[in-house]
Amino acid sequence: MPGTERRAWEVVLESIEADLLSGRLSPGDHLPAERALAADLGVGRSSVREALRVLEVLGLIRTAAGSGPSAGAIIVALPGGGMSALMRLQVAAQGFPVADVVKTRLILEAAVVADLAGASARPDLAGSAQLLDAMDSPALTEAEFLALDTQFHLSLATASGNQVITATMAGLRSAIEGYARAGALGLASWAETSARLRGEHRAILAAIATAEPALARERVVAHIEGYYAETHDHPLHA
Amino acid sequence: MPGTERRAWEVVLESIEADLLSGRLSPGDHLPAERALAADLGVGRSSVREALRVLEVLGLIRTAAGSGPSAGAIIVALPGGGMSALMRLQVAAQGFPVADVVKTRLILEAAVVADLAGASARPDLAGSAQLLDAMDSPALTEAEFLALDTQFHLSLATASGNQVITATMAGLRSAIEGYARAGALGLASWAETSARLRGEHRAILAAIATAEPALARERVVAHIEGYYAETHDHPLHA
DNA sequence: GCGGCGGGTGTGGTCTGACCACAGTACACG
DNA sequence: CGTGTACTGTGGTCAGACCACACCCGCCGC
Repeated sequence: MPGTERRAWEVVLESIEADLLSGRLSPGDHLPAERALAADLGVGRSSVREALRVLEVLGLIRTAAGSGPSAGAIIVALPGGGMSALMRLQVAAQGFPVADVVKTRLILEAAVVADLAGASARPDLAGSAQLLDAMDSPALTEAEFLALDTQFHLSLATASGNQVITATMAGLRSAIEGYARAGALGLASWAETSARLRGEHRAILAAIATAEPALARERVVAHIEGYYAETHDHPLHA
Repeated sequence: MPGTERRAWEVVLESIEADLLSGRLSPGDHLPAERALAADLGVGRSSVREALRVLEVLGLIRTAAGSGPSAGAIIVALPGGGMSALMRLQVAAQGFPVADVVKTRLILEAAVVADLAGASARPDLAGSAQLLDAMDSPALTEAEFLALDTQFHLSLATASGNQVITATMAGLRSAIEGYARAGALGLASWAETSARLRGEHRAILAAIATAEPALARERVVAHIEGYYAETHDHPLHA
């Protein structure tokens, strides 16, 4: 049977995936100890560790040394970290062009705000509004402002309640974090630009609050495309 | 300095990421041998292997034993596999609800077809059309049909030229592959459903070919929402 | 001189065993 | 009854060994 030759760590990974799919493992559960897992599966401990390392980076488990209920490898399923690592490294390795990352973010965020504005129930945007208040402080450095900016955009995704979009947006954002920082340094006037960004943020939130999906979408598109054009000196779309 | 306590494998990962960002490593390049890397960074070989395993699953490198130019760890930056693994496992671990995966796919694919239909240059859809021809064969099993279906939808993303969307769509698709298979088994009439799917695929491609973005988007939404409703017995949107 | 073949060499893949730091736990001692 | 200490089991790491593999080079036979 060709293709059966799996490497030892793949066997471990598949075993754990099968346990997840079958319900033998659920979020909050402990994985068996590394040594026990190795013995059960008939592989070496180092192979088990390679599989666990993958699961950890992917955000599926959290490991802790020591003893007691909080020690060991625990299923957590927090996708944000894994998505960020994946996208950050893919951008670094030139597998993901920055323009594609921005375009994807544009599509998702436009859909998110349109969805929020069009929702039958008014979404809870208190957290987003608080972030905007914090961004009004004149004492903020550029880095602090950008960090709050990231949190604001992410809070919109969170408000949509879509786990996949939230994680993906987090990944996209962290992938281009370095470029956003570098771009901010080359701006003619940071004070001017940041003031404009503040206003655009408020306008986006306002369009959501007044339930105007098309307007919210339009403002998000202008917001992201505008900032991209300003920091890259060439348009986003070919 | 708190937070400096990095685990050995993280040191390796950060070192490689830094090399990528600085341009010391580029796609196609070979990484140093595991033993050399371990010696350079002052860590054990097992720690190096854990980091390389992560990079491999994330789709950044390809490893091969033996000797010669094709052996060793090579930077490849193929995001599809990593995205698939991440999303598949997150769904398995219940971090990603299936409905969120489908919603995200809907958003991205709708944007893709609208973009293709609205592009100034007619996109190349020969590959997509060929897949539809192949799907017309009456000898196909359900699994074979679904496999071609996956390829068709993925070919649309590929035609858009956006690497991030292509990889994300591949991941989303593989994450719900199991559910699509299970859903197909519960259908009242597979022959009837597959015939409808064939027609909808043709209609989507036609709307792109005639440059009607709104129509293409509408048809994609109906296509995906329809199949979801048929296989899940409840609507996609709350 | 030429061609093939066989070992040399370096690669990843795996296992074993050992040690460490850590945290909770149980037990002995005051 | 309280307290503290040794014990136990966890992940984290390293060192060393062996294997299979694939290339490459040089030897040997023709």
